[in-house]
Order: sequence, then structure tokens, then C-alpha cells
Amino acid sequence: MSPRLSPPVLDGTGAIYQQIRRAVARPILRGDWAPGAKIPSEHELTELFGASRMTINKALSALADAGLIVRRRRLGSFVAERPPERAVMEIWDIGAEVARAGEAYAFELLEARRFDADPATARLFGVKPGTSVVELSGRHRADGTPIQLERRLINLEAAPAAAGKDFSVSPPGRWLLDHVAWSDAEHLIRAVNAGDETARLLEIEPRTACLVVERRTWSDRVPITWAELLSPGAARQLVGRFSQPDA
Amino acid sequence: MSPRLSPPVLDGTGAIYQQIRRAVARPILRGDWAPGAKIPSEHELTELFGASRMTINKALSALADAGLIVRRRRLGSFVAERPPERAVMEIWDIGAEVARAGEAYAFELLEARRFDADPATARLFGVKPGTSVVELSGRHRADGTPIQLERRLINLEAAPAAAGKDFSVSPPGRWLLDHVAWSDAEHLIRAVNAGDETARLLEIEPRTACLVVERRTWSDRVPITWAELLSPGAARQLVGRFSQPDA
DNA sequence: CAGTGGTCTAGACCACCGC
DNA sequence: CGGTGGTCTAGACCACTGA
Repeated sequence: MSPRLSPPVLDGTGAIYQQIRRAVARPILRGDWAPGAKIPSEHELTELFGASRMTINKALSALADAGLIVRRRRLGSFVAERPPERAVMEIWDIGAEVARAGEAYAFELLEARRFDADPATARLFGVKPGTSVVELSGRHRADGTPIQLERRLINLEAAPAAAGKDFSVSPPGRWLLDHVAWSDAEHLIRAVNAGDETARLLEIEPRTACLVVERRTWSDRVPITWAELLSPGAARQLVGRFSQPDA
Repeated sequence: MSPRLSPPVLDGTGAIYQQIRRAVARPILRGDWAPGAKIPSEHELTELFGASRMTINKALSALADAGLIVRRRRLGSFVAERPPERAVMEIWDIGAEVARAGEAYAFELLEARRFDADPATARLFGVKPGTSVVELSGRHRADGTPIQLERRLINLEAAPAAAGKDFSVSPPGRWLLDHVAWSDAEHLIRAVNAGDETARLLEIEPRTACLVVERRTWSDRVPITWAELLSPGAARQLVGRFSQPDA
């Protein structure tokens, strides 16, 4: 019943409880263990990894704090229904959002080209000038209505597989989420009036207020992608929740 | 040298390490222990609280994870230079932001009244109809230029001290942050076109794109305050950063 | 009732780093 | 060198809750 630890292999770097934490987190984040799946009990892990129960507990507690697993007495520990990677990022995955609302989602690639970063691009993106990058632009629709314009840069040195990928159907954001690991992300949010070209593409009145999310993503300091996501103000609303760490 | 635990009193609720965590967090969050102040060593706390070192360590590690303290081998543990409560909230404290930019900040109270919540207000705010609330509206300026309009509701049952407070000079947001504890906050962010009245108050062109942040704050499920903060799109930009919990 | 997680202890060894 | 935090262990008792 319980999923197998592909190889219960520890990488030997850092504290044991951190190695165990990673060993358990990896298959969850990769989706190898389905949400809801049962994780071996602390006792079982004790024998699997040859560590004391306190050490196992420390690893699992950290995973529970991070929201990757849910722990229930008497029942055991389970892969969380919605791993937090998704909880954070899905806000920005408009396709998933549209689907959740029960509307028909479609993506339309408007432009795609590959080039070597000029100084301006390099500065914007945080890569060295001359780095090979892909630039894309596209349009997202819900039930046929345009709801978001996307402009995106992808660092081919960090995600070489993106070079051969055809984004004319599935949006690059979804593909990147699924195929390229990221460790850090930054969002800048602002409001702008739609220009003529933007208004035409989104089929809205010129000067309509739009929400712009500028997102940069890194994997261990290396820039992965830069994206500018522009939506009509009426179509989109962002939500953020915070809790005091000490109550 | 080390600050005193006012009374090293545990409240007796929940796990010992949680009690210890709270006992240490309290003076930090209240500002009784200045940033940079040294916290008693684990060994000292062991004797103070009569708990084992593992338990003390668990409490302090949690505080370090939450960012309230910084731990350094050989040196000891210290109150963090910028407790995270502020790090999160100061994004929304426009006065502090303006001051950091080196501009002159001013707040102007436009309206203030006290009334019992009607059904619409109650629903918006999450309180029972009839609850006594204060409604305020005001304008924030940086170097004389209007940069934000604020509309706010305050639950007087949760923050009775707000009833007698004069907000004509210092903004209610700052006062609430300093005087009322909160445990949860929610932000909704959207873009709107400025209406005529809004444009007049902000001294901008009608239809200018504006960023609206709607914020609700609770203390342990009890609504404290609701605020709608509206800024010209050109004047303000929100920033969010995320990290993967498991790298 | 019994299995699971939640917590606690006393003691241990180690790495780090200022003195 | 010695004090500090970082980690680990083996064992223990308890609370919870499904069967």
C-alpha cells in the first residue's frame, strides 16, 4: 500500500534529517507519489533509514510545516492534497484557474523567436549578454474571451529543452512549471492603462485598467524565465494570505 | 547583558516547547527586546525553564525558522534586526515606505464616523450586524503629492481603544499595527480605472489605472479591520518573493 | 484496544569560531 | 581552548482515534 522510496538513498550532504526530508520530498514534488498517498510510518522509516525516531520525526515535521504532507494520529502521514508548490504558483497558472472555473481554456502563440541576449534583455533578465534565449508572446482565452497577454523570456542555458518545444498549443508557463525546477520567484505587481495594441489584442477599450504581474524565476541563482502577464482589471484578482508565525 | 524574561512564566497551554517559544517571542514582538539583543543561551534557558536542551532547542529553532531570532554558533542567539511581522506588513504601511524613500509623508483625514454595522457592512467586514464600527477615509501624501486613498472599517469590539483615538494626523493603519495584535491577514489585489471623484482626490487624470489593495485582518478569527487602499498605478508597485520549501 | 504521531528527556559528539 | 548551537540517539509516556 505504501509507496516505495524509489531508492531509499540518502545523498550524504548535510544533516541526516535534511537528507531524509529531501528523500521524502522528492517523489512528492515530482508527482511520483499521488496526493493522498500514505507515507510509511515513522516506525517503518526508522528501519528504512536506520535513524532514530526523533530524527525521522524532525524530517516529517518539517515536511508537514512546509505543507507537503499531512499527519494524522492513528492514521499515519499522507501526501498533501495540494502540495504547496502548486498552491503558490497556481495563482499564476491562468490555465488551471480557468479550468477550475469550469471555462474552456485556450492558448494562442503570437510570436516566438530565438536570439542572443542584447544588453537590455540581459539586464532585464539577469543573464550575461550573449546568452541564448527564447522570446515568446501569446494570448490566453477563457470561453473564447481574451483574458491575458503573456510576454516571456526563457534562458536556454538553464532550460535547453525549451529550444525544441512547440508552444503553439500548450502555454510555456505550464510546461516550465512541469519540467524545470525553480527555487526562487519574485513578483512585481502594478496597474497600467491598456495601450491601443494591448486593447486590440484583449478586445477591450483602450485605457482600460490592467493588472500587470512581472515574474522572475530562478533555480539556485540562475535565471530561468522572465514573464510579463497582463490582464484586464475586471478579469483578474490576486489573493494573498499571511499568518503571524507566533500566536 | 542578556535581557530578562520579564517573568519566565509559561502559560500552561499546549506543548512545553510551544510555551517556551511564545514566552520568548512575546517580548520580541512587543519590542521589549531590542533588535540585536542577545538571548540567553540554550544552557541558561534549560535552567530557567526547567526543560531539557532538546526542548529548548526546538523552541528556539522554530523562532529562527520564523525569522524572529538569528542563531550563531559560539556567539549565541539574537533578536533579529527586522522581525518578520514588520517585513510582511511594512509593504502595506505606506508611511514607512515613503519615509524610506526619503520623502515627506503626510496623512489627511477626510471623514470619520461611528455607527452600527448595517447588513451590507457586516457582510463585507465579517462581523455581526449591529456591531459598533468606525469608518474612516483619508489621503496619504508624499512630498505633497497624493499617493494613496484609504477607506477603512475598524471593529470597535475588537479594538475599543480606536473609538477615542484621533486619526486626523497619524494614519489608522500605523496605529493599528502598533496597538492591536493580528494573527491573519488577507489581501485582494486588482486594477481599476479612477473615477471622477477618485481622480480629483489623487490629482490625476480620470480613467488613470490604479492599484487597489483590499485588506482584511483578523485576530484569532475576530475581524479587526478592513481597508481599501487605492494608489495610482504609476506610484506604486507591490513586490512578492517566494522560495521553494525544499531545495 | 492498539497503532500512530506528539512530545520530552538525559546524555552525547561534533563543528564552528572568537579569544 | 572552550562556549555555543547543530544534531543524533534510545527510550519513554501520552493523546488521539479508527477499528
